[in-house]
Amino acid sequence: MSLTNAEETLMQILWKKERAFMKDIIEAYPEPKPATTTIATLLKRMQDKDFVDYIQYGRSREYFPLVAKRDYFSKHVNGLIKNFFNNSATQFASFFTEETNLSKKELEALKKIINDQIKTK
Amino acid sequence: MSLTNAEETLMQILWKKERAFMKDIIEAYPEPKPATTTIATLLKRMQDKDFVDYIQYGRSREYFPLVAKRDYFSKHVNGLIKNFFNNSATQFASFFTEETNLSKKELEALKKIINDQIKTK
DNA sequence: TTTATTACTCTACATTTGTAGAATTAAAAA
DNA sequence: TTTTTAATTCTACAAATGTAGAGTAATAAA
Repeated sequence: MSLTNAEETLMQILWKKERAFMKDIIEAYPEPKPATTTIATLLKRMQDKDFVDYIQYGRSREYFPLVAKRDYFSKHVNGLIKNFFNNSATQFASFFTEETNLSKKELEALKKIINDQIKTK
Repeated sequence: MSLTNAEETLMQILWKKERAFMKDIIEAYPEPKPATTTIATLLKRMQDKDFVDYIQYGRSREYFPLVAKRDYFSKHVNGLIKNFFNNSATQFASFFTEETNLSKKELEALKKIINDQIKTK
């Protein structure tokens, strides 16, 4: 199962903080801050989905992500590739470089990355 | 506004077919096929969102997408980049090449694309 | 022309999602 | 120790989403 928008927003906070108590989470939200019960509900749902767990410290909990951002994201991208480019990563890559308007500098950097990748094959 | 999952699935069909009558759409679905009223509802919602329009031919309609797959997808990717890589396309690209397990051949192809891109800058 | 078929609109309804109040509890502050 | 505050759970509820039946109209087939 996957995260809803509200859950994903919360997840971003957890990924950034690595672990956080309720108050840290609320603090991380911009105004208007959500009610703490709202966050509690989301956290519970995310626990049910096995995206989050916590350690009990005294009376409150330190929450942390069970899923690495990288992995979560990877599934995302692969889904996109599957859906929009009938599974061709190259097609996607080509689209990507054309579309995202990278600067010359960025393109050079990317080229370097690719070169390194090629060497490992 | 953006498409829901069910709508996006339908949209994929329209993108592929470019335009289609109700029966073509239903046909494109795998078993178990949705009820035609289900599709009608989705189409109407998509019209409200300005994602789809149609031409009336006699008593039925030929539907077509108002939004190019490319554009729709572009927003998607840019959203991902914004959300997961604090807006750094390079960071995303790097992640992408590492994660998607491209073959040497694909990497070479990608490198070529990038080279061409660089030349135009 | 009568009948069957198809597409469309309206309405409905269960589920999921976003959001939060009320009640409870425990810890922290006074 | 009494009071305040913060975190949690329960419950609720409106809006969005997925899905489709009933009714209607128009066309195609008989």
